[in-house]
Amino acid sequence: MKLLVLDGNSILNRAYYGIKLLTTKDGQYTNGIYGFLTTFEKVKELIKPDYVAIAFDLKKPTFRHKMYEAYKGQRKGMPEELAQQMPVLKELLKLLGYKIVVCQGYEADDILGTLAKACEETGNECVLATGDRDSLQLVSPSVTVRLTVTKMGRPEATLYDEVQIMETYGVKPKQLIDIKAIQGDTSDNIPGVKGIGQKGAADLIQRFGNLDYIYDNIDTIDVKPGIRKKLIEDKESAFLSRKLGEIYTDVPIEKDLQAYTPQPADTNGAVRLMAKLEFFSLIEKMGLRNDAVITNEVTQEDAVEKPVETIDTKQLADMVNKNDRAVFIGVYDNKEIKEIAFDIGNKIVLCNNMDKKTAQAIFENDKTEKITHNIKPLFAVLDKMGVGLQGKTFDSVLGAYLLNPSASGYDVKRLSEEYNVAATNVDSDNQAVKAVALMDNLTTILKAKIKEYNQTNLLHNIEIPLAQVLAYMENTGFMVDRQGIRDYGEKLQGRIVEIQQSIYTAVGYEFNINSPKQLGVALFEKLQLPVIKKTKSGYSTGAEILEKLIDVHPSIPMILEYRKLAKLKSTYCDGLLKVIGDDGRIHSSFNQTETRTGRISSTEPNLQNIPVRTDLGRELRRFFVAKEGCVLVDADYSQIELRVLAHIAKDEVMTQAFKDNNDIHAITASQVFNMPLNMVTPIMRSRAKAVNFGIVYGIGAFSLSKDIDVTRKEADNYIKAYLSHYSGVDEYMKNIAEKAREDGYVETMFNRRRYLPELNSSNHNLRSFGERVARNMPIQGTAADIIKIAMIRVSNRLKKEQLESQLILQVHDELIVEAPQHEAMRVAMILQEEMENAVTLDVPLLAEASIGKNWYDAKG
DNA sequence: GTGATCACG
DNA sequence: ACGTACGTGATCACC
Repeated sequence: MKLLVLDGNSILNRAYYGIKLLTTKDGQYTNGIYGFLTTFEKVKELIKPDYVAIAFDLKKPTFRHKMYEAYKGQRKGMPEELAQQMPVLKELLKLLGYKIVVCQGYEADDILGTLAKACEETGNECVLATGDRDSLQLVSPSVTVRLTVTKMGRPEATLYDEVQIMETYGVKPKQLIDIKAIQGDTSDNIPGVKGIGQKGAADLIQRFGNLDYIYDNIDTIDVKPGIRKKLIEDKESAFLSRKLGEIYTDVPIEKDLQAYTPQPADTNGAVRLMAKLEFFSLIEKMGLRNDAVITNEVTQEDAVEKPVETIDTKQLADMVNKNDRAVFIGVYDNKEIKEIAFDIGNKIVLCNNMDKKTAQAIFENDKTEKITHNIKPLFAVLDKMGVGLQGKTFDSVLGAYLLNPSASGYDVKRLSEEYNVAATNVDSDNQAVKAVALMDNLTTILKAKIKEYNQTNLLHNIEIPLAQVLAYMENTGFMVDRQGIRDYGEKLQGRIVEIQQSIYTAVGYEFNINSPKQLGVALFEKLQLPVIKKTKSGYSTGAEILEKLIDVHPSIPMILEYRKLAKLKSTYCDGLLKVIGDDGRIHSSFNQTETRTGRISSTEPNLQNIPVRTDLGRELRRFFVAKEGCVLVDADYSQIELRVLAHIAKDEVMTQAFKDNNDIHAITASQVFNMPLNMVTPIMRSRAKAVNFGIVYGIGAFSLSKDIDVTRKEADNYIKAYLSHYSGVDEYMKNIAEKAREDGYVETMFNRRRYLPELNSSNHNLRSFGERVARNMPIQGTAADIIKIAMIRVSNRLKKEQLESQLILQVHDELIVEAPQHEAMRVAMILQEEMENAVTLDVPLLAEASIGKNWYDAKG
């Protein structure tokens, strides 16, 4: 039989330091627990044990350990972020049915030693899982060690048996104790022999076998005189070190392996706890999920069995419309509702390939509330089918996003666990059926929370209507000039090849310029350029670093240009050509639940980062065109974030500046540099502009100084001057982090929330990050709220005025409409009006529109 | 799959 | 003492 013994403290410790700090939205740290569980799973899978024991240290020295502790010294206390994970881990392991072994006064590795010995004596096999190499001394024919590390978030468990130890250390396991006795171990306060390190100690034991032999023959053994002298001087220390380094194997604990038989898990409890820890993928991986049954207290009594039937679409509309709510989850493809499951109360019904007539009967019925999970694709497919959507709506994805925008996903199962939803049992393997069975209870809870957080308006008047606008934008797409991009790409390619050759000549050999590693070798080893900054994996070769070296070697400016061109070619030319649809248009996806601030994001392709800052890059925008007979109308907000800041911070000086419609950066310059407006130079203005941006991001003097290339002291003065003139901003920045710490979250004008567990971290960097986010999110988030409102208003207005113009893109503070030529002026006016009047702030909002045949020409 | 780099607001 | 502005996504090299 096979016993697995885990060194709980050591594995938890390794896991904690091997995985970046993770927290739940309530601020509970979870990275150590997570890493422990993945390591545990990995080891279990590798060795398939019959018995499992999990050992933990138990502090408080007893009589026997007084001397021991005195020498071992005070272990560095574990950080609070790790310590608080310990009891939770133990609780979870118990729920999973495993036996935890502790013994007062002994460390976990003593328990490992004791159980290893017990196995040897009874002829059983024993595997020790630990992150600590000390335990290697316990290896024997029947005892092996799995050395666990957590590398880049992934668990590894390397096998160490007698052969492996001989290969690695050149000695038998027991001899490792003697090596350590000489070598010592500062982290364990084992003194060893001063002046002899790992190599020397290993050499001595490899040649002479053990400590006793060495000292019995200290005068005759073949060693250098210096070594002999050191050995003689620290003889006492060496023997004491051996005692300290030898793992104790007689701890008074249960030695009958039967006691370590894994018990059936308390699945309910374990899943509930893991859901609280937000370990949704692990629940799945560990096989704790039993179909649609979400296990919690209420479930067992409340679980209802619902029959499932696949029905003819003709009856479906009647069945659905009988209720006041249509609860459904659909699978949509190109132009049709491929599959859709409705929970109609007493049963779940499944419908394939719904026809238009049925869709109209169900979705255009304004008497029923439409409750679904992820409404955007529904809007998209209904748009394509020519079917409307009437009546109240609710979307559990959007709802859950508003409750916590930092979550990593919003699938139904996960949400049901997180919000402890009572389950409904269904006998089906169909994903839509299983999911829809949870929706009724889930949405009840989500709705209550949204109301509690005052997010009802945000959900129903912003996010859900926006989902429809986004669906239309995706369906419409952005027309591009395919041949134009191809030609442009070829021009770039020609230039790339030229520069590439010049770089090879300048450097002296050929290499892959795209590889930061190879480039680093070329610049900092071959050419011996000064190393300014290093990254984890080598030399830093970012543009910022290369700029500093621009005069040092002729290859540098070429490399910078090469990078620019290569980026344009691969990401934009090649990348965009790949995603042009059959209709000659690019249909990007707009994700509404991705960002933690409330902005939308764009993927496949990302149309929100098309080049504009350089002349060459900006040329690309000429290939984003309007279709025949149309033009593009492009409107953008002027300094929306600063205006939002003036409003939120109630800063009178800044508010007045905007009311007077002044150049805010120039005004800021005159404030910061304390001189009349007409004396402000362009340099002063641009510095003031950087300060304005910095303030929005939560600024530090160091970063500002780097950004505008002044000394830290000067930058600090700018900030001080800024805050003394904009005292409302000063006040706001001071208060918001404090308030966030108390509440645990920050929010926008429209009650969009973001939780900030970082604010309670003992890690200075992490805490500072939390403070910057606390200052930035309400500003960036409110601006995002505002443009979302504007998008809905613009879309409604275009529809109401029966214009053919279509909104096709949003880039955070910019909207683009494709408009028939004759509608262009009207649309420009609508854009400006709706954007400026989206909300009423203490400051005016300003939006400017312009018209052009392509994006390049249409942008101011 | 992750890190480095660089494109945007 | 220590690291250094907020929010994204795509591509490439490399393990």
